[in-house]
Amino acid sequence: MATTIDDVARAAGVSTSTVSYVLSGKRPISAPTRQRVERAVRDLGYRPHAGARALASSRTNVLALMAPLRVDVNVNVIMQFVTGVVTAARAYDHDVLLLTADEVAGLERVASRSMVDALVMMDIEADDPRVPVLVGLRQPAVLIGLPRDPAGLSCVDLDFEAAGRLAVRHLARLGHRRVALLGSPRAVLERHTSYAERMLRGFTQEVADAGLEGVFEPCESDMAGAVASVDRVLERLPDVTGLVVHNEVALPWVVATLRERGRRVPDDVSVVAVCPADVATNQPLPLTSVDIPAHTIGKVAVEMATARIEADQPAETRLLTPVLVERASTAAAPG
Amino acid sequence: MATTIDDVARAAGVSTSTVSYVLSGKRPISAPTRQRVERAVRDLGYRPHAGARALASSRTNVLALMAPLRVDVNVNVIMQFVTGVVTAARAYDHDVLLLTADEVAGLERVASRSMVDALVMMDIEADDPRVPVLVGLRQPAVLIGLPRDPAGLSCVDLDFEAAGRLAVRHLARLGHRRVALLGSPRAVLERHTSYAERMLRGFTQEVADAGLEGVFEPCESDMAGAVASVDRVLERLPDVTGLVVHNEVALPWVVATLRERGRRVPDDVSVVAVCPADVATNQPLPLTSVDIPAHTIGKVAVEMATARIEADQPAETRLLTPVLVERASTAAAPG
DNA sequence: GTGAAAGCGCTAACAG
DNA sequence: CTGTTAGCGCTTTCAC
Repeated sequence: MATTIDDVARAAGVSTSTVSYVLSGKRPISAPTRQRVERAVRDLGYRPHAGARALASSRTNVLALMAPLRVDVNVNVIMQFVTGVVTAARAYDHDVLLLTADEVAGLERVASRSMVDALVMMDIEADDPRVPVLVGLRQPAVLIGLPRDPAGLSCVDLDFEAAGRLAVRHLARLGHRRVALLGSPRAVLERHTSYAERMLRGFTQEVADAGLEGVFEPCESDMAGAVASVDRVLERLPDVTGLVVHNEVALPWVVATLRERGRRVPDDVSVVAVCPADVATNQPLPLTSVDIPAHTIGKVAVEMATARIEADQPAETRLLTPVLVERASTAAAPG
Repeated sequence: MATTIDDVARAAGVSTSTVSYVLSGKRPISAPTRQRVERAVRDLGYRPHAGARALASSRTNVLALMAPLRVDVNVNVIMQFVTGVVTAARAYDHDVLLLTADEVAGLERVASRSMVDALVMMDIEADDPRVPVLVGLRQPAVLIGLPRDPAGLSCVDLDFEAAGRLAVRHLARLGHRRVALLGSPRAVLERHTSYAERMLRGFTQEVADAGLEGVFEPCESDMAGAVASVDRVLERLPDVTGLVVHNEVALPWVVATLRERGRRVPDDVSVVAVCPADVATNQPLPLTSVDIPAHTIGKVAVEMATARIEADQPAETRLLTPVLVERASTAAAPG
């Protein structure tokens, strides 16, 4: 145990630098030497010391991921982002250091101690306090979400504004004239969380453009909240026929409540969910939905991050085009 | 930027070792020197380089956490474990490197490259393939869960066997004679996941000891699965009056299905949930429950891990005593 | 195509 | 109580 690069060099009868170059591939090595080295590496079970490598090369091969492990946000979706990031990171030969959202100082710490090569940030708010911190760091950062001012950082997210428009347009095409958006919990909105605001903007714009009547209600992520929000919608817009739901946790309760209030889905009310595809298909009634490709977004975030580690590329913002899949919860407007 | 310990030493007019010792507190420093150093550290915004420190001290101040980010396991509970671990880790001045369960090679990697000081492992199976790997490493490891043979590793978990007994005993005291356990999904059982098996064992034992009639049904983590399992129970034991549910996701559907089948809760059927307290209280009907203290378990795991980093203490197994809290879902047996 | 050697930034003897 | 210095294990010039 504790074999070093020198042990390998000795065993292979070469110099340490040759071993290093065989491992990194940063300069041509003759086939025979390469093989002797590779053999020695295998025989000795050699593993380079991460700290030593980081010290000498200023590369850690570690990414920081700041995830909101609060309970009020949707845990399922978060998890999908996280697995997307971790999986992609491994594909780029990186590990992931997990930071929780309540620890803004953690960013400063892991960055300035050179613990990571880049940072990926989830759950971005419009005026996120982490953004100014991030721009001050030497490591590249990628935001999953879209702040009001990216300030030169890379961003990636689903185009929620387009998603809102897409959902409304689908309902409009089916002849619906009175529609509602059931959105994120109040707390999320009050933080001005980017995706919630963009979703609302898209919804509102398309409602106006299509000349529809539309209302918006926040929705808490539990049964009571879902029931209350549905009732408020029915109160404000009694003859509503189209519902866009952007709240994965409330989804089952929303549909159940509609039924309890005597509205059949999709006969009386059509429902478009905005959520990961598997959530939409796992409901008792498969829901027409605009997919949130959490896994893909996580992967893209890692790709953008690693790309900026290597080369000093400029930052960019990538908004993924939303896709709507029709399932059993939408139909032509009644009457 | 990129200030080193030598910069600090120069600025404070002391030697590098003095700076190092001020920072680590590993030897007494006079008040005046300490203050000069601390001032210089603050003025220069000095942050020790993690790699250099790891290289020189063989300490990374990083913990590896292997979490099952699969979808079939309960995401909410996982999240609570993870936050428990991360929060506790910070309290012990450690960061957390996140590994996913499908990456057994990751253990070997982060350990042999000296990327972490210790490893914490979740979702342990009876004959977990990671256990033999773990014993071969130089770093201490803590299992959250209980394999058939801990092989000298530290373990911590809720005492699920006692939890199963406790739930049954509670029902027995209320006069229930026919009880059922709705457990984990089939896939979890087939992996021989430790907690599921221990829960079943405790349930079965207490049913026998108390002379009750009892049946067990696995339960998938979705609505259809919950409905099916409830129906199977009602078929096998038509006059069942007590139900123990160890599946957080299915919980709401189970209660709803009971109602739909004409069984009032708790008038006709009493329900004891085994889940985190907040899950039990957030149901439409607050459920009597045996708490799964995920946050605490995560914290204890970190404490055990860090304790074994410092001193070469022997391994130990800690099983937390379950606590049952009565809420609105249990009552005296009918008739 | 390969080697020798100078660091990377820090810790921990050892020496006062 | 403080300073000097020898590494920790690797990468990367520079030299051949």
